[in-house]
Amino acid sequence: MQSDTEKAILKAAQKVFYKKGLAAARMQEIADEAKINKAMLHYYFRSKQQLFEAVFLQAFSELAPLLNTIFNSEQSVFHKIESFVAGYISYVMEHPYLPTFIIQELNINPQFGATFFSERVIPNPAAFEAQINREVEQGILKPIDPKQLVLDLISLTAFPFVGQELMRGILKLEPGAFAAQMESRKKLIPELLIGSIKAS
Amino acid sequence: MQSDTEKAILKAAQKVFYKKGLAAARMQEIADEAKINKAMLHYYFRSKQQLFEAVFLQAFSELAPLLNTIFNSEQSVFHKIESFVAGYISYVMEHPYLPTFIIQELNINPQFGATFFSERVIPNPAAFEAQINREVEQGILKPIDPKQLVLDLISLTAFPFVGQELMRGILKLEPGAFAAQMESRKKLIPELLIGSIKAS
DNA sequence: TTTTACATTAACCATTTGGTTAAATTTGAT
DNA sequence: ATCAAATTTAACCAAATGGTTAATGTAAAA
Repeated sequence: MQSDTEKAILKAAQKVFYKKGLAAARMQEIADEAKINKAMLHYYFRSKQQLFEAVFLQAFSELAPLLNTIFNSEQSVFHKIESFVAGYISYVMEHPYLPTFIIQELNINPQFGATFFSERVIPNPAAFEAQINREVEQGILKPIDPKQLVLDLISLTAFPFVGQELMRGILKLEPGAFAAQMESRKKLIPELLIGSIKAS
Repeated sequence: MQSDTEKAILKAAQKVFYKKGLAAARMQEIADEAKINKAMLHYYFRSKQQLFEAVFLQAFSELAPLLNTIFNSEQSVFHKIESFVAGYISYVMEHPYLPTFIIQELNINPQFGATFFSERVIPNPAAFEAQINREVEQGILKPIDPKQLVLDLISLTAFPFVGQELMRGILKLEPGAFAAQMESRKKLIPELLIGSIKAS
């Protein structure tokens, strides 16, 4: 069971790490945000690195259920695409720093990422790939590479958030207009993908 | 004209900033990488921030021509899609840290990004949007939102690199297999996009 | 050859940063 | 109420970090 202090620390650490990343985050800022003494951070989590890993693990735990919309459910492929896109966009609009944080820290420290993926149970694409192959044989889908479909799906859905600052700069979109575009994508992305893989 | 030392500094700074980002990069490491005294960094660039901005500007200058494949050229929309995808993937496979670096730093410091975009001439989507509308009227394209097409195009092409560590972890791809998938995408992405916007 | 401007170095500095410690306070069991 | 364990605080510390300075070297102009 977690004490209130521990929860407050995690919440504060999450806020600071999400916004600034591991390297730029300051223990003092996290302590201030949690309204506690800096020594408490070390009392509960020993080091900055361990506090960071707790936050990262929690962030990944929030992402996993979204991915499991694709990988662990009994829906048809078409339905999976629709519910993943809508679910992901809705969730991330409420938690805009989440995917960026995960991708960012994995990039800066690939070694940490490798250890992380090897030591934990993460969403497994095997069942989804089998499902694709099955639906191809059933004549529902054109013959496609399942991994490429997953890449397309996550790219179209996640990238606009991760690259938001760049895309807003290039497309000259205000934050409100950007949100509206993302709302439209809940329909556009499934149309695009389903149209391209549906057997004719 | 740039002195050799200045060039060596920029090259070293690029290497370190690309890999670690602004916050985690160390001036001493850049100096070592450039095989010069740390004081020289300040002699030529005054501060870490200014050195970083020089590197960022240079990085953006490398990205801009790729974007101009879409925004500033006389090709048809279909041709633009094909040449952007192929050009971007080829270039980024040789410079894997480039897009990640830009997106990362824009996210961590949106204020810097806002200033950057407002003060410089960046690729302008207006002409491309006009072209789309023209080809829609000519009956070449279905009616589409040009901004959504740009989002699709850049998402499908750039995200796999930016999210490489995450996607390799999820899809269980070794670096070699990942590169092969990206090579395939030079054909798959244009097929997907052109198929979805071509007037039937 | 002297001078002048630029380039380079080594040593140094103030501040920040993650982390520790020892004492004080609170909590809960006996 | 007493005692022991867990929690919290304030003060402190060593190392690292970005940045400065003063002296030295160097090349070309005068």
